[in-house]
Amino acid sequence: MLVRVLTPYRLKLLKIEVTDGRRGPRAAIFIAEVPSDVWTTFEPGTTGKVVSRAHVEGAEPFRELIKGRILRCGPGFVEGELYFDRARFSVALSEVRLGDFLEIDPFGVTSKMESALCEAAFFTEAQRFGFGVTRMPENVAKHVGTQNYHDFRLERGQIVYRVELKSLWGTDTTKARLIHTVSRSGGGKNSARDDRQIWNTSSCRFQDQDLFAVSLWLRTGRITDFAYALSVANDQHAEWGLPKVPRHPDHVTQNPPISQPPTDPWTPDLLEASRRVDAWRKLRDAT
DNA sequence: GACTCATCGTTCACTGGAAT
DNA sequence: ATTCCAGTGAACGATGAGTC
Repeated sequence: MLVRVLTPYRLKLLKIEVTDGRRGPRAAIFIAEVPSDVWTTFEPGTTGKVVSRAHVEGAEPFRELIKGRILRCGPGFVEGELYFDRARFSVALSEVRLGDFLEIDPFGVTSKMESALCEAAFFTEAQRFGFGVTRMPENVAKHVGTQNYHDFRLERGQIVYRVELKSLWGTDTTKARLIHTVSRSGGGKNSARDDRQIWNTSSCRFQDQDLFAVSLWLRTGRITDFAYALSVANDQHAEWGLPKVPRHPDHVTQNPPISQPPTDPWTPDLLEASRRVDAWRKLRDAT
């Protein structure tokens, strides 16, 4: 059962039909073969990611070429649409070939699995760079006073770095996804946040961590790739700071871009990131 | 004590309002 | 008209809070 839950279905693309508009393709319909190892059924509305045949054969890292959505189910095949947001559709479609595969997560385990793999990869990376690493507990046990608002604590000597681990934006992997759930005022177990004010936005607050670590897996296919940025506003530090949410000046914008390879304010190097924290603290304490 | 209901934090995939 | 992007709901398990 565990293997079945973890193994994605791969449906080979047998036919792609593109309808052209004035400025390139408008839409694309596909027919894909349902392989014999599929033991559940598909339903119109099921979505997945198209990956290259080379990836399935082990020659390329994971990369989402385009999204696919099943619209009709027949005996041994499914019919559906290939889609992306308009800005990326044309280029993405030109990369898809017959024989590529529509990959479907049959029981929806991907999100939590990805999160766990990223955490494990970050843990080993940080250890490799010589940090003491602690994965922080979930913020659930208020009665034992262990609430934290970051994911990892890195230590070198007496110096502590609080790290919040995040992912790329699934629908646009050129951008980070700095977001958390809003805590509502009153009632909830986290409503009395001691000296902290209650978050009233889904954007992350600068002061809750020292570093953001964004997993680049969704873009590079390598689980050990991260981009790091100081959790500091760009009016505090022009090169290393991140943009503020206009209406919430204590919070960081949710979708700052990250170039490939990462450049300021991002860095792919954890040691460089920790040096920036040191430098920023020195600068901040001097003023 | 048994029970019901609400909440957190993570992902993906989307909406809707604002800005350009 | 188009682009940008903050905000939302689904699932999960652990937990707090309230009711009977």
